Amino acid sequence: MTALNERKQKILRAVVTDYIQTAEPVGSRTLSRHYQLALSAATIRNEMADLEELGFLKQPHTSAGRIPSQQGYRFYVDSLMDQVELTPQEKLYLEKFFTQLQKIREIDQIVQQVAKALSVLTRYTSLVLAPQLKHCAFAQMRLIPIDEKQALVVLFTDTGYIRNKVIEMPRALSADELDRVVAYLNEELAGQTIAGLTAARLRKLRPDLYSRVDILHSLLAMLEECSSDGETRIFLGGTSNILDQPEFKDMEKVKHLLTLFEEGERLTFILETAPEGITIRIGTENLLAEMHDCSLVTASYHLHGRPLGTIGVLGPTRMEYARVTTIIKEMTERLNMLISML
Amino acid sequence: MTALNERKQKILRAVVTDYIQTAEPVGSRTLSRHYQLALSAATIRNEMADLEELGFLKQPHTSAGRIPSQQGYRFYVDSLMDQVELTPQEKLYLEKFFTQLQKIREIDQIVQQVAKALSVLTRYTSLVLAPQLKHCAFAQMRLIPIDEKQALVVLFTDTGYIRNKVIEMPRALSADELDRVVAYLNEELAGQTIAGLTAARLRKLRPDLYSRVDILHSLLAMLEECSSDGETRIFLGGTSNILDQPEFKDMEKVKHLLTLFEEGERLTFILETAPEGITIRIGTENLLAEMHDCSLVTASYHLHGRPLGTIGVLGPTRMEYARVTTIIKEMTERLNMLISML
DNA sequence: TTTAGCACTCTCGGAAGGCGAGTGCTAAAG
DNA sequence: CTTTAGCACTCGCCTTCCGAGAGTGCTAAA
Repeated sequence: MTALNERKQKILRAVVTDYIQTAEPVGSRTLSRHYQLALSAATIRNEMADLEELGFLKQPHTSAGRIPSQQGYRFYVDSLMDQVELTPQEKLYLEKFFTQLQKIREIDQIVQQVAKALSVLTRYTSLVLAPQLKHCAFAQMRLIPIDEKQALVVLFTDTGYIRNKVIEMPRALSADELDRVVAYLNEELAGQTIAGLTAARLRKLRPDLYSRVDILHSLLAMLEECSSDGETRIFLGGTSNILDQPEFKDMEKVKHLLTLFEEGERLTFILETAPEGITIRIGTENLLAEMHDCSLVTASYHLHGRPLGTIGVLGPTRMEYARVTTIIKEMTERLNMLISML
Repeated sequence: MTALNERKQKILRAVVTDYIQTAEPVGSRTLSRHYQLALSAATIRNEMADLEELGFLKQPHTSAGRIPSQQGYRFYVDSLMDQVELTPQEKLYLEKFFTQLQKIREIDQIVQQVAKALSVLTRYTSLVLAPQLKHCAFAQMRLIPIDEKQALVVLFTDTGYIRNKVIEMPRALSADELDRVVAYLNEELAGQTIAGLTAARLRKLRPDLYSRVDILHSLLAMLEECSSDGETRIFLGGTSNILDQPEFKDMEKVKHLLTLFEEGERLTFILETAPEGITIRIGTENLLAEMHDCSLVTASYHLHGRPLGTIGVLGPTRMEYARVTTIIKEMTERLNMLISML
């Protein structure tokens, strides 16, 4: 595409950097003074006019400074952004945080804490998708009779998730019978992903277990329920942080975002559709209209090389991309480590 | 205390009613026109001056209309407020809502849905405290060995709560031994509230179970952990609704509230300390400074006559108390019913 | 005791005008 | 040909300044 000569790139980088810090349109004067460009304001003005024509910058109104356009941010993120290091304070915070976290065994709680830490560190809003049951693989189930009519099914996944449901038992069954049914299912289903546990199962299982088909039905229904579980598996942190951003002094925008924050499914969708690894979505690159002047940085976390979920940071398009990226990278790395230790 | 004559009461009621609707200071003119007081503006003016002196009304500034003071709201709520009925739409909504809800078995999910419905109906923010483990009574526990070193403990409460935790087993124990320990604990602890399961236990149990004291330790530690479980057992609904209130056009206030909303423990505290039955806390009657210009209407919901948790609605002091109270009453009633059917 | 009339107060909204930051253009310098 | 200095111009923002409108308190009459 359009190749920017080195000088234009330097100027663009300076504009983006400055605007990210100040949130104010940046003028040629400011650039020539505060950045080592060795150019006069006039020259910079000309270059900026070019950059605007090329679509990397824009003016809020005539005779104001320039601010980066979406395309400008994109170029910055792709080509101009330097890597930053964690500050000593951030390192310290992370260190302490993960030390604390080791005590917690439940993945959902861990992930919730991660959301919080992420928002504290970045000072933006964080979104964290907990591991989804349906993407995990079936490991085994156990059945605990409660009384004549009900039993508790405990489901274990390969990722260490444990989930229980009460099911109704259509009729009293002996412990032996139950054990056999469960053992059979455990054998048949081991390794299958939860999402795959649907109608396809029924066909296979009927033939040789006719007498127990009713209890099987209950169990399969329960599994299917798990596979389509609409539970909110998303955690937010620092939602109030968006109010610190000058771009959200407009109540309407805030309202739209806050409303979005209450819609678990749509948020989940956003994080689910993020590809593996680190992704940065800027402005209208986000699918949801409410996020059209936001940017979202996401990364997936893994167990045994398989993606479990996603963590993300949401801020204005004028986001400190470099800093956020570094923090997210570090966070996923440590989270992966933590999870792999069970 | 100060007895208000009937006329003053009528006027106060009119002021509160009008201000609740319009959010604008109400003047003598408006009152004489829109309310059947059969009094001239001048007379009303005099009475309003009295009411102000008595502390029930206040003026935002000289020569503006009057608005209710906190004391004014308090008097209104205690003595002046008429009962309102649910609108047909509200009834319909509730009907549908609870029909849907019957399908859900897990109390936490139910309660989360209630929070949502409550915010939709009231158009304020809702807070709902889920049943707290520690207030429930121990019913029984089951232990499922996972491998040599770990076992899953499943805890049942009398309220139908089911909670599981993985514990480390200090050494391999035979199934028989485990069964006996668990059976023993089940007998000893049945009916005790989870909150009571602390150090007091240890004394009783040591003597006759010396050989298994290590596994006992693990189990007791696990129970104790449950009793002090800091998990977020609170659900919010309609947080973005506060932005619709003109009193929250000030970003600072909103920010304080949103930040508070992220602090589960403090919110939990607020709801925990609410007495049984319906309570209305106005302005500074709320313990948290962030809520000093909010009002909170709460009610507790029950199972078998025992309070399980609390539901609440948070809005500006200029809240539609009558409407909210009716909705909350109806909601708790139906929720009680739903829960009692398991 | 109630009411009409009146002068007074205070907020809010819009208009006017000055300030400052920044631009684009032109012409000179390198 | 590129860079730079100078300059006129534009435009948003802030302050100030009314005028309108709503509402009050007081006084005097019904």
